[in-house]
Amino acid sequence: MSLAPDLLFRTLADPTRRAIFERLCREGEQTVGALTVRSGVSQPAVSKHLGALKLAGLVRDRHEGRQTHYSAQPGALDPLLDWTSQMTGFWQRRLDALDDLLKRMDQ
Amino acid sequence: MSLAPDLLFRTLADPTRRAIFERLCREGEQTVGALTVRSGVSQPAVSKHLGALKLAGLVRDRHEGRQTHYSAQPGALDPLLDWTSQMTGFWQRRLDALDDLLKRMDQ
DNA sequence: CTTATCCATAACTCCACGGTTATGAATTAA
DNA sequence: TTAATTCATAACCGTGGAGTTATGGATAAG
Repeated sequence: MSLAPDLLFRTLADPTRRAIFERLCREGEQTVGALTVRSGVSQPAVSKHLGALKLAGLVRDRHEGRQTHYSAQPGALDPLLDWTSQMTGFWQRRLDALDDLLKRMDQ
Repeated sequence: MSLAPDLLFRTLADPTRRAIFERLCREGEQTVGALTVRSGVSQPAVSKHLGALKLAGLVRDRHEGRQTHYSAQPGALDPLLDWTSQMTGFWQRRLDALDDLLKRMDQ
């Protein structure tokens, strides 16, 4: 099994952290200060969440003077898509097999 | 925002639980006893994971005598697909807008 | 009827982690 | 140079939750 989905699921499981990632996807690049406003948590908390998101490859950071700009990296979501379609794929394949079996028994 | 992704992410964040769900997708319906074997954890732990998966709508249970059969319900993954494509969608739309802007400035 | 099997629940322990405040490094403004 | 701003890190706390063992209810087997 691949390790990528694990880190992604763990990272996106926290609502606050996922909300930060959503904001970056919707509104584009943001500084830490901008993200802290209306995040509901303190600035250090936001910094830690951004660190976790970066570790999972979900965001990139760009330093400019004393502020750090973060932006979403939605390509990192690909393993999530892969995993999901694999799961539904397995299920579908089994369903098809059952369907096939029933047809054989029917005739 | 919808609440569905939150429960799904939280439920699938645990590796043991996700492995159980994966087995159900790959191999189809299983009893608790069968799932406990090679799960690496005790039977009560497996039961609790199955309860969490059921709460998230990811599995169904079927009682037959003294054993309970569980099966995957992959349709429950749909909100996950929706969320993911929304995120990449937002990002893509912003990229398109930027592209558009650049074209205007270019001419 | 008695015993064994299957599963769920209860009660408990432990720790990963999300939150906080405090602080300092780096940069900008006065 | 001094003061203010921005962010990251350290240190700490509290809690949710994943694991365990113990137990009991329900069903099947002897």
